[in-house]
Amino acid sequence: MARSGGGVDGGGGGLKKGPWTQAEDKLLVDHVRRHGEGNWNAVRRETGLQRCGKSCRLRWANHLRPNLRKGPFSPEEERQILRLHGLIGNKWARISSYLPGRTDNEIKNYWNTRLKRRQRAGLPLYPPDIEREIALLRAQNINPFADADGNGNANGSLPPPLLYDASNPFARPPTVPSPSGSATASHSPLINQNYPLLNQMQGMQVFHLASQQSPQPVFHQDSGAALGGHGSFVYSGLPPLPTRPQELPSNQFDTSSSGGGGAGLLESLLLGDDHLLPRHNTTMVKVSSMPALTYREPAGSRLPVHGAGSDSDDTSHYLPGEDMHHGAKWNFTFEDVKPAKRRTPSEAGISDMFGIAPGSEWFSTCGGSTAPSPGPSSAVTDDEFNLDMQQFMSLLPLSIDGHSWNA
DNA sequence: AACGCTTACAACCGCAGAAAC
DNA sequence: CGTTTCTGCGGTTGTAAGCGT
Repeated sequence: MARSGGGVDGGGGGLKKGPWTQAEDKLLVDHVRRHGEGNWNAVRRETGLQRCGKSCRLRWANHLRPNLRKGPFSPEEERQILRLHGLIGNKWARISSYLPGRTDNEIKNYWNTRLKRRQRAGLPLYPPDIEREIALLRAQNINPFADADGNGNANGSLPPPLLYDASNPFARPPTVPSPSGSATASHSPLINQNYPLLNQMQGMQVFHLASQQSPQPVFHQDSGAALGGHGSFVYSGLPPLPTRPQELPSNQFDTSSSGGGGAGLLESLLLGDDHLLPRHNTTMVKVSSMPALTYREPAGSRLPVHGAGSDSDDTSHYLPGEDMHHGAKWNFTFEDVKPAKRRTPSEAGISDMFGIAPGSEWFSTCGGSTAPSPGPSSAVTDDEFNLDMQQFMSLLPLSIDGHSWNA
């Protein structure tokens, strides 16, 4: 909301701060219609919008771009967040790339609120079954198949396992030699502050790793279906943890529903019953300009009001138009940009999901919307990360053994 | 109704890396 | 090759709204 009352910033060269008005949104959307994403600093020059490029980008990414999914997180999404956060920590952009239509900011806010609440209550951050999942995967990531170079695959066609990635919260502890050039120094308490689950698991001897004994199967049997329906526990493979992605290009758009070439086995693995997990397509194509925005005013022609400082000025419509660049059509609407402030608590759904008794307050707030996203978010990662992460996510169970875990 | 607390959310900031010059 | 600009990310903050008392 408004941070400074929406006034003109004195120190920013006349740049405005605070909540965006409808007129500003319109200017920005119109600019993106014409020129596509990127070059955000040009927005100010070309539209007269008194906002810095950074602010424009943020506004677009978090509120104006198409296919944003607003509203409460579905139970599936919340579970995804938990899993992904347990795996990669506060990598909101990465996490959001696996929650189509969700922004990193949204997820970050969700997590921080939840974190604050649980910390205040002295509760652990993750449900135990999520912890077990992560523990198992982490244990598996001590890769018995790793070669001398520490790579989990011999052919070298795949990226090195994240086991040695500095960003990997589940990387091998420092006692295990890591390959040259890796950032073993990252295994520091400081780093682990970002990975609360990892901290919880420190010193946790979950599996008898030395003997490579298969761990207690904590995965639901159904998880095997994600591996092409073989219906067995997942423990033999080493699910590739995400590699560090490259910087995420801002102007990438999902242009097809296919996974793109090169997915091969991974794609086939993903074609199991894991359809419940919203995914991005693995092929993202950078475009130089945006498809046409087809602007629809919501019923009642009420544009969202962002904060108290919102104007009630220009509410003119964008007419549906042809893309001057690509001839594509692009539905665009302001509706649902502003969700209900309060989410209706729906602990039943999430409790079922985790097998947690109602009242265990894992999710104090969660909406009931499980409707599929209208489309992929523009937030993407590189293909490798996508593929690896999708494969990994596909290995995770969609259902968890019921148990009582009262927080 | 008023008040205080909590939650959800928008938006800003600083930093870092990539790209452009 | 150094500098500047652009972009993206994660952290943080301010505020409106919901809720309980």
